[in-house]
Formats: sequence, C-alpha cells, structure tokens
Amino acid sequence: MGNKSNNLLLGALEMLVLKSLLTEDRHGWGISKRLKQISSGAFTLNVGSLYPALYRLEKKGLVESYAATSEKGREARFYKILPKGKQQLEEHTADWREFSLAVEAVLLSDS
Amino acid sequence: MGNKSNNLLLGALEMLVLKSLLTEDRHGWGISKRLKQISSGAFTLNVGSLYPALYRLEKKGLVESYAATSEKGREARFYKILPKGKQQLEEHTADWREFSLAVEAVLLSDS
DNA sequence: TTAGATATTTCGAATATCGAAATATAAGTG
DNA sequence: CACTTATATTTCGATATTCGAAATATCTAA
Repeated sequence: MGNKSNNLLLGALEMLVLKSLLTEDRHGWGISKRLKQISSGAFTLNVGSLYPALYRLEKKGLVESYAATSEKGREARFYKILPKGKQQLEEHTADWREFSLAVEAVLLSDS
Repeated sequence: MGNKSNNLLLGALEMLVLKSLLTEDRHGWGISKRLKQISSGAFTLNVGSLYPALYRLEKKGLVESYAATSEKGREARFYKILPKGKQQLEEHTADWREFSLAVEAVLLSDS
C-alpha cells in the first residue's frame, strides 16, 4: 500500500504501543495487558511481535528503557516515551485516521 | 498483531481489491485508478504489490480472470469476483471494522 | 518523433509477522 | 512440600509480503 508514512499498516503496532506509554511508563507485559483491556480483547499482542517492536522503538530513539520493579514486585524493563516518540505518535495517528477513513470510503462506495 | 483473521492488516489490500470488483469486472490498472479515485488519492497502489495480490486472489479461488479488450482498446486481464471472494470480502470487512474501532478506542483513551 | 497514457510482469532486498518454546521467579493452593 | 498459575522477557526460524524500480509493449496526441 503506497501511503505517506511508509509503514502505516505495519506501524499500527508501534503506534498503539507509543500511545499506551503516553500517560505512564510501562513494561512490555503491561502494554500487552493494557491494550487488550482497552480494545475489549480485540488485540491480543503476540509477544514475539511486541518485544521486538519495543527494541526497534528504542533503537530509533522513540522510547527509552530502564530496569525497575513492577507493581507485582518483579524485575521488569520499563519503557518511557521520548519527545521524538510523541511526535511520531501524532504523525502516525493522523496518517492512520486518513488511511482508515479512506478504507471506509471504499467499503461504503458503490464500487 | 494477533487478530482473528490472521492477516487483517496486510489483508487490507486484498479486501480493497475485492471490493472494487464487486460491481464490475476490472483489470489491475483499473482497480488501481478506481481505488485512488474513491480514496481521494489516499491510496496509490504499488503495482509491485497489486499484481501479485491479484495472482494470489486467483490462486485462492476468490477471483477468476479472463483476457478482454479494455475501454481504451487495449488488451487487458480482467478479474471477476467469485462467490468465495464475496464471502471473504464480507468477513474481512467485518474484521477490519472491529479492528479499526479497537484502534480508535485506544487512540481516544486516556492511556 | 516524441512523449504520455495505458497495462502488465518481474526482481531482489528488506523487514515484520507469527507461533512456539525456553527461561525465571513469585505467590497461592491442596 | 509439590504443583500450578501469573508475571515477565528472550529468542528462533519459517513464511510472507512489502517496496521501489525497471523492463516491456502498444496506442494516441502533439
């Protein structure tokens, strides 16, 4: 699909992850539970996709991570969204909406 | 992204292609122009993605193709959606909507 | 004749997905 | 105590698709 933001579709996961980090730092496991909860179970992230996505985000400088103790008293790696991540989140959100509106326009059209 | 229909995201292209074949048979080029038009330019399909997608759809028995003369007097391969394709279109449309609503729910949430 | 529109094919590089399994620790249950 | 469940992360390979680009071909219009 040849859209503005090259990986709009594949980037959806990253967008959702960034969004879930907006209000508080979370670890991978927490992100997974959070997204599942908010989406009413529609998203069941595969950890084999989620954790690599987190590494990518960090490598790209969109988030940073640190070790800390989770709410359950376990060691966990927490992720914090960085300014660059917030910016990309905004852009991807706008792109996503444009894209999904366009999809809907096609789905609703007569042909 | 671990959703019901395995390739919901990547399957968007196929869904849009099937949709554009619902009211009339079209050739690849025509599908491309049609989707671009209806989406107000949001979609600019890469032919390197579109034609392979068409082959896949045919191989899966969702569409069938035949050679004919285009409106512009050129030889072209027209694609016709088959019952199985209509069925999949319905399923993928439902899945897509569920998915995009869930994404929107996350994007609108406080966290 | 030169360019632009129409139409399809093919290529390789890059990347992400997926499911699955392995690892580890803490808490709770029988 | 043994066992299971919840928490949390890492890593793997197979598979599939995307993308950009370029090659081909024909017709029309300037």
